[in-house]
Amino acid sequence: MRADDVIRIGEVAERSGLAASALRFYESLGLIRSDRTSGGGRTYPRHVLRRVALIRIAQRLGLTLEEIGEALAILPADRAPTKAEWAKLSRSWRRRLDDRIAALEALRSDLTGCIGCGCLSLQRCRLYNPDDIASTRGPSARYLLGDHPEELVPDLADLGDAPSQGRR
Amino acid sequence: MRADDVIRIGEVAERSGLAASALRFYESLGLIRSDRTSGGGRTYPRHVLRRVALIRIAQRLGLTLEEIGEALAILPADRAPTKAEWAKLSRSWRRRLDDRIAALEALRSDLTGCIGCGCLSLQRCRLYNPDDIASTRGPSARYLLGDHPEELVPDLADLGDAPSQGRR
DNA sequence: CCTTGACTTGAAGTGGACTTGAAGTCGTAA
DNA sequence: TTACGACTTCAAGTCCACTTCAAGTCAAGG
Repeated sequence: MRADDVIRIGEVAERSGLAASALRFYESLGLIRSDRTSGGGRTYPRHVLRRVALIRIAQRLGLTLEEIGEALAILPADRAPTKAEWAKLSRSWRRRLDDRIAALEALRSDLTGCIGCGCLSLQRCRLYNPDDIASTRGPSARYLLGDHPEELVPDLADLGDAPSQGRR
Repeated sequence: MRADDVIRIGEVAERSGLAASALRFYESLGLIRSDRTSGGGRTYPRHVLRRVALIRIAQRLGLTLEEIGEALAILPADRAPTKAEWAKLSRSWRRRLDDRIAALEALRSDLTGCIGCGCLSLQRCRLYNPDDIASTRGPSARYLLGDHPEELVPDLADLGDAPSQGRR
């Protein structure tokens, strides 16, 4: 292996756009691996850049670093993935992305409906979503900033300003 | 104002799906307001539920609570918004949502391309994105979990496993 | 030899969004 | 009267993804 097949943390940082501290942090989590120079400096095979890019993409999908670690575990750390490996990973990410986009599109359509219908107090939205959504979920549903698909946010509907007469 | 026009924190929590502690926290940030009973208990006008729903929606758009506070500042805390008020807010959120969806769709199309082209080492992706993206951004770009539009994530391209011969 | 720059480590700090805990208050019901 | 449940406050804790800091090491250049 030639020496210039290998890059140091500074170059990885520069080329990936991540801080060196972040790379060390990722390494501490096992997301990436390094070899060392005689002096203890980290060296990375060039393709760590791909792995880092995958991490960044996965973050945009809303995965936590822990989940990313699990996902990347199916990819070899030391060489380019096979077509099958990559296809498996990318398809599962693709599905995740589809879900996320669909969720946002649903939100957009709700929002658009509420702009369009001009229901100032949002009362008319009851038309779209007549059921009481409360009590269908527990408290303290911890959620991350990125939308999680399982996250249930009550719709605009049934938040009537009218005193709840149709109590059930 | 009749007593049953007003709800207590427990009911708001139950109906909104948020923990009471979260509601108190929001109040401490000025996102919602409460009146008090003689005994010091919080009471909310029923339409606080709408406001809380708006907060949740805004979070799904990726806004921080601080940004949400600014956005909600244009809405009256104590009554239903006028059509103009609501339209202004919802249109700006709609734009934000459009951006977010567009960003995710761009990501999806990149990902789809990379699944489709079968470029195991991702080398061929260079075709799509031939320029070196490194050095165009500084380090330590703090970003939040939700994708920020200004966030530049280097594409899969140019992360070649090939030693960088076309150096520039 | 000395400096410089790139790197090392481990520990502590940051920011956002809450939650948890401890100790106390209020109103009703037995 | 006492107990209970729903609430109060304030401080501290938690989680995630990092960053910052202090103190040290190493190789190359002048």
